[in-house]
Amino acid sequence: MKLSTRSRYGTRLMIDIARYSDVGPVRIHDIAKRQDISVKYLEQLIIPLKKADFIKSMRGPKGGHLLGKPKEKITVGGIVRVLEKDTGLVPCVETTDTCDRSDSCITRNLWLKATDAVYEILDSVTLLDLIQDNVSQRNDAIET
Amino acid sequence: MKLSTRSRYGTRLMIDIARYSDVGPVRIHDIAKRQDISVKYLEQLIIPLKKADFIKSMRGPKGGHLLGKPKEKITVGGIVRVLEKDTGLVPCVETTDTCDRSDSCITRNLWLKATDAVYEILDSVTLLDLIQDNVSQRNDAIET
DNA sequence: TTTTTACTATACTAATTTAGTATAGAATGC
DNA sequence: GCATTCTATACTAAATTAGTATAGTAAAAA
Repeated sequence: MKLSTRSRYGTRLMIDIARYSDVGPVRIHDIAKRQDISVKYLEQLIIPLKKADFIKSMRGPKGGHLLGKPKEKITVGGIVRVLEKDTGLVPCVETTDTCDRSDSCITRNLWLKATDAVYEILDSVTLLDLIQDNVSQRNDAIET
Repeated sequence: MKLSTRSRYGTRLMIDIARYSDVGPVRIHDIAKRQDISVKYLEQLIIPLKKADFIKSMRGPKGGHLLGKPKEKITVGGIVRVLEKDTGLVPCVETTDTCDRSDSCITRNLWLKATDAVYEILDSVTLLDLIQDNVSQRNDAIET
């Protein structure tokens, strides 16, 4: 039940922009070097993140990428939902038409709950939390 | 972040045995027909489930498969952990040596919490719960 | 003790998915 | 107008998943 590298690299990409965009647009080239991810692969991740308004880009010299909204409004759950192909633990979380057996229906509710539990955690953490490194505090708060 | 068919078919396999083994060993052939999964694929899933003592088998005529322990002692979380290759959402949940970047470390704690949340749900549901179809009740109890 | 039934073990293969690359193009600012 | 930087589309190789084939081994019943 692994997350794809898209979600993991994408989160690092967003953290990098959040960190370095205060002084101006961040170039893909620099992100690639810092995060050790190929420029081409990053470009591929940026497209859907722009469509979701998580990133704003500027072309030309001095161009680069900025956050599309404030750090505290972008959650990891949001990033994962944009980049992950299968956002649920099972296909029938998204579409009901894959499930035509009664036995699957017994377990469907369970897979759904487990999927929800993941996003309950991921939606509670913003880019601001991550760059301030106060994730553990927030998660402790959730558990109680 | 999809679960493999191993986990999903495996859960259905276990439910099937739990349901039909009261009168005696359940034959793979019959499970395959009821669950619409190939005999050969089921055989492959049974091997690790036997090693984990979730299944007990008897050869020869009148042979077949039984539960290795009581219905209420076998959880979906247990089944998934046995059958899933990647039991965590990210590689660095299981082994720490994949993570050599500081940025991954920032997020690692988060992926870990999300993984835990999944198993908190899955470990709380037993085969008995599933065949009695009282999953929703139990999960409601967890949420409060 | 032979036959039949049913599980066991290993190896292989095809399809899909993932991760990553290449090529060509379009906009912007100096 | 030219260097810079992002944008778009298409392609490819590696890994994984899902499933199949072949050749056994054990055990119970007749």
